[in-house]
Amino acid sequence: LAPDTQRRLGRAFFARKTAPVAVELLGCLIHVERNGEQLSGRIVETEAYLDSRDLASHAAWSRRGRETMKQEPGLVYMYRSYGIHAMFNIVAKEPDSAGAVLIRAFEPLDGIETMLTRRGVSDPRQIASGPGKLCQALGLSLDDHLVDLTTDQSIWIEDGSAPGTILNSVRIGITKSPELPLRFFDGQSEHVSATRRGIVWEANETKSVP
DNA sequence: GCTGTGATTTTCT
DNA sequence: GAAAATCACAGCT
Repeated sequence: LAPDTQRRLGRAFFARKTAPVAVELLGCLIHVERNGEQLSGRIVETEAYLDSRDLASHAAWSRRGRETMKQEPGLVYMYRSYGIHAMFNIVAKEPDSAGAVLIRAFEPLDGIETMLTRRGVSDPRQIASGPGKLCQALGLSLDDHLVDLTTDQSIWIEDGSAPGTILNSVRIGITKSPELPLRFFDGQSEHVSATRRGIVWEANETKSVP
């Protein structure tokens, strides 16, 4: 009905190093409320994209990405992937730096029927186990580019309890800087994105974060 | 269960 | 003109 001002994540949460923000977003709740529909989910998978030294980051090779990822922490960075899928990212970085967190998967909570219909599936694990699926389920599009998650009335993030087991691995679907372990996910969740061709799934307990 | 392929469009060189 | 932070489905085993 409205953002919970006590639990809503504010500017300070996102104004830190990108990787710790990606880790701490695990377990938090993403809310989208539009057209009287209430949609929410518990974030279970994220990836960090750093400044121009991270060659997989749009900050390194895309003008639009670089300019967006230098903006105010907490703003939304949307882009289209492979000509088809929308991707939902949150600007997260220290001052005078660049960075964003890609939200890759969530466990559906509110609005499951609506999201199943939008996705054209019957298994809840198919609702948001991947960044493109997630945007389709929530109805997010490039029109949401630059929305401020700390003030917007239709999209926001609320604090939640951290998963019992947090694992990390290399990031999925990239070719440059592939060795960095900047993907983080809930080791207990059924809702993380599935393994597919050629992807190395060396999962390690996250002890320290770059 | 796994692997290969095509879809489709924005952005940059 | 190519590449891209993906997905679904066909066809095989």
